[in-house]
Amino acid sequence: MPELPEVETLRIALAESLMQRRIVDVCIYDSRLRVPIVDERVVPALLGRTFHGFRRRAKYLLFDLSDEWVMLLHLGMSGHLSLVPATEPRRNHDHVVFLLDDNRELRFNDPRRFGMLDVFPRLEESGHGRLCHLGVEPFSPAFTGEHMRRQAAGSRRPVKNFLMDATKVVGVGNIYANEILFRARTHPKRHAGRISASRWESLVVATRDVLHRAITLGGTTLRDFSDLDGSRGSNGERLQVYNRSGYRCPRCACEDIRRIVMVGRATFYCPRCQR
DNA sequence: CGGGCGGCCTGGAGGC
DNA sequence: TGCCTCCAGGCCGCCC
Repeated sequence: MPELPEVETLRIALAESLMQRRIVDVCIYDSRLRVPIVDERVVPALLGRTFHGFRRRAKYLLFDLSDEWVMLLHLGMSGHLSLVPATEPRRNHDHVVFLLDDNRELRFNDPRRFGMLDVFPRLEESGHGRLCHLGVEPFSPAFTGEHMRRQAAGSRRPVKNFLMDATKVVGVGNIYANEILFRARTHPKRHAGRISASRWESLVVATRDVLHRAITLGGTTLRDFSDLDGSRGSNGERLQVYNRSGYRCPRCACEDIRRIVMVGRATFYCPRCQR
């Protein structure tokens, strides 16, 4: 569930609470993730190190540590980060617990185990296997209608799949793809290669608007997502189409939101507004 | 070789 | 009320 706005919400909270904190202990209670945690690499790289910065690339969090080490974390579907007093009882599915020098703990909990956690020296970042194939960031100047039009040239893929393709633009998952297409009045099945330059411009603007608004609202909490302190994001209440099949379209108010399945994923749109 | 799709997972929801 | 099935979906790797 965490897409770009949820990961960015966590990044902001981490930067506000953990800057210059030192890791005094690391406990890996369960290394079974989509990519198993390599304890003997991760623990020595983290022990005693200090947090110097918190970055995000796509849906990955990058923790900059002292001595030019970087910790890479992906929340997968169900990954949670929480910052709690060390006395707080541990929970089921806590995978990694970082004890900090202020007697608090940063905990990574992931019931479905789709997440990943790794470390590497900063020098190796650009060549990192998980990061090197990623497309442009939605808030970078490189994300333009022209960029998307060129990427899509000749493609018959549905535009929704295209928006969710992290080699083209990163950070857009299923929830926000639906919202972006609604905002840009674009049918999810329209062929990417047949979208006009001006519509790509609209889609780029819609992508930035939808993601930016979600970040300012602390992300979308449908069931799982919560911030470092456990608080919920309020963007879920602002969703226009996602999970709203059968409800009236909030724009035209005369058609019901429809639900179809594309590449195995729930897709919501207004048949009147989105052509 | 672009791109569709299965597999990885568990908890919660809904049906009977 | 309890059990079963289905669904949620990011991402990688397989395969057409």
